[in-house]
Formats: sequence, structure tokens, C-alpha cells
Amino acid sequence: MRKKIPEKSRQAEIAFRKHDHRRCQRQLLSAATRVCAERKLRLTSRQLQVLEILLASHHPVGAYDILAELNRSAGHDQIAPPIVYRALEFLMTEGLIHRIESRNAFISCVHPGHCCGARFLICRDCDQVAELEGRDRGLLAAADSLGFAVDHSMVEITGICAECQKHAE
Amino acid sequence: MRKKIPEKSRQAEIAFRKHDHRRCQRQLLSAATRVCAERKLRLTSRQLQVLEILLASHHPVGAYDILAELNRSAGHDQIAPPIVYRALEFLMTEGLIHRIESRNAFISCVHPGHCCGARFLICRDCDQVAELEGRDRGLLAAADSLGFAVDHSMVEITGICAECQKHAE
DNA sequence: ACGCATAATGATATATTATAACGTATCAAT
DNA sequence: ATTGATACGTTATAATATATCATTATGCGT
Repeated sequence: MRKKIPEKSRQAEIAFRKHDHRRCQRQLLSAATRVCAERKLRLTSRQLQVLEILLASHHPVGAYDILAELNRSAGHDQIAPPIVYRALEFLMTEGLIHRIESRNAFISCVHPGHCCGARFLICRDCDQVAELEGRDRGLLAAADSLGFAVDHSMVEITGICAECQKHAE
Repeated sequence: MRKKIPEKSRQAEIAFRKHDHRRCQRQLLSAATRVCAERKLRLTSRQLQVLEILLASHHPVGAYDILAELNRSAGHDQIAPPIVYRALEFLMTEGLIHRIESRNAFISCVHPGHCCGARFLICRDCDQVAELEGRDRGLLAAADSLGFAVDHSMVEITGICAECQKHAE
């Protein structure tokens, strides 16, 4: 018998569930805005642009895809890589997005600003990424027993999500 | 009270312990040779060369560092990237080495050929990497409860190892 | 030993991802 | 208005990875 999933993590696997993404997007955007306001940071229009591109889906997006997207809407003056990477760095520092190392790509965080030790399930069929909330107690305990002081943990699980398994049948 | 670490995983955090690395290296090399023999695979001299470079330490090594190392011993005819990447691919497929995604680098496996769901502790001070053995039950259970079919898992924990913490005091 | 199929290597070119370095613009606080 | 901090813009280049095709080595059946 599995323990009931706690209230706080209900949104965790939203990527794999059918949901009103418009709404999801709006909520995440306003949460991000709120986080920046609380921290007295200005979220510049470039940073916002990049964040919005990532909020558009639960797929990871590469820096150069973001760049292309920006250039599409930029008109004639082309934007260069550093601009994207800087915006990404800001957003990561503030915990509004994550980097998916196994893809060299970025994804919006589903609980902006409150993330530590995020863990991802990456569907290699639909390419969507779900973010499990909460720390991994077993792992941290193992590190602890070796006297290892954890700084940052990165967990990326690749596989096939429930939905895609159904379709494959 | 912590459960006793099982026999099988005793070698797990060897990277962070003082040990006779010559011996460690020899053992891993012969284990790798044995694995290839069992699987009726030939371990070519290139592949062996690359493996030996990785066995030299418990540090992750970048593909281009390996390349440089090969070229150092190669004499005048220079070796090109694809050669290294191909050898790395072979070694990874056979579970003789791992890729450390957060570093874009590679490291020898401490239990060659029998690896699944390896988890790494990466010391950002001494740069050594310990490989925890065994799967992460909590994580797999979480994936399972969402109906997610796990394929491959990547766990990389960054921090400071016990030894480096002592030195920093 | 010979020839075939397979797999690994070698070589060239290029794609993809990321950063260094330096100057300019913006904005808020004084 | 001046200043200090931060983000932006621009150019160049570093670092990582792969596509492609020709060549060589190896294992295997005869």
C-alpha cells in the first residue's frame, strides 16, 4: 500500500496529465513575477521573454532554440547567444527554471522559487518532463552516511510516461 | 541507527577513501577484460587505451582531454575526435564507463558491466567522483506510482567530500 | 589460405552548445 | 545631473559532439 501523495506535491507530474495549460502557464508566470517582486529583483523584458518561451510547454528547450524563437519575433536586428545564456542564468539562479543536463536544455520550474533538489521524469517518446517535488531522502541519507556535504542534487530519469505507454499498445 | 552497508557495495565510495589505486586500477582493468571476454566482444587497443586513461583516476575526464592524452602518446599522426567518441560509446554501452552529464565528462565504472542506475557523488573541491551502488528505491517507487516506465536514471550529487571538509577546517 | 561480411579506424568537415571580453544603455538612488 | 549597479549588445572564439565516407583489421565459413 502506497502512502498518500502529500498535498504539496500534487502538481508534480502535471506535465504528464491533461490540463489547461493556458491556466497553468498564467499561474506559473504570476508566481514568477511574485517571486521577483518579493526579492526586489526586476524581471526585465528579455528575461520575461525567455521565461515565457519556456512556460509555453513542459518540454525542455535548448538555448539555441530559444535564441531562434527570440530572433523570429525580433525583426531585423539579430540577437546573439550571450543574451539568451544570461537570461537563463538569471532565471536559474532565482529558481524559476531548471537545466536538464542530459539534454543540454532548459525547462520552467513548476514551483518557482521554492525548488531544491528537483527530480525529473523525462519521457523519451513525448519529450515532456515532469518535476517530482521533494527531496530524495534515501539519497541524502546515503550521502550523509559518507560524510558528504550535499550542495546540489540532480536527478533525471528517462523512460516512457504512462500516457505514451497507452498509445504504444 | 543506520543499516549496515551491504557487502556488495563496499567499494562504492572508494574514490573518497585512501586506497592503493594501482591495485584498484588493475582489478578494474581485469574485470573489464573479463566482461568483454564473457560477452565475446573484442576490446580493441584504442578502446583499451581510452579505458586506461579513465582508469588512471577517479576523476571525470572530458573527451577532448582524452583526445589530448592519446595524441601525446601517438607520435606525429594526430587522432581526431570521432575516434575518442566511438571508443567512449563502446565502453558506455558495455557498462565499463559512465558519462557525468553535469561535467560533460566520463569516468570509469567501479563495478564494470554490472551497472544499472548508478548514482554519483561529485566533490567540487577535489573533483573526485564516487559511485554509489544500488538503485534508488524511493525514486523508482515514485516513478512507478505515476506509471512511468524507467529506462535509465541519472543521479549526480555535487558537494564536498568528507576528506575535503577536513582540510577546509 | 581465401574471400566475404562485419566492425573498428582514420580523416575531413561541420554542427551544436557555451563563454570571454569589452563597450553601451538603462534605471534607481542620491 | 551624477553615480553605481545591472543588464544588454556585439564580436569573436572556445568547447563539445556528430555526419560522412574512405580504409583497414578481424572473425568466420569454406
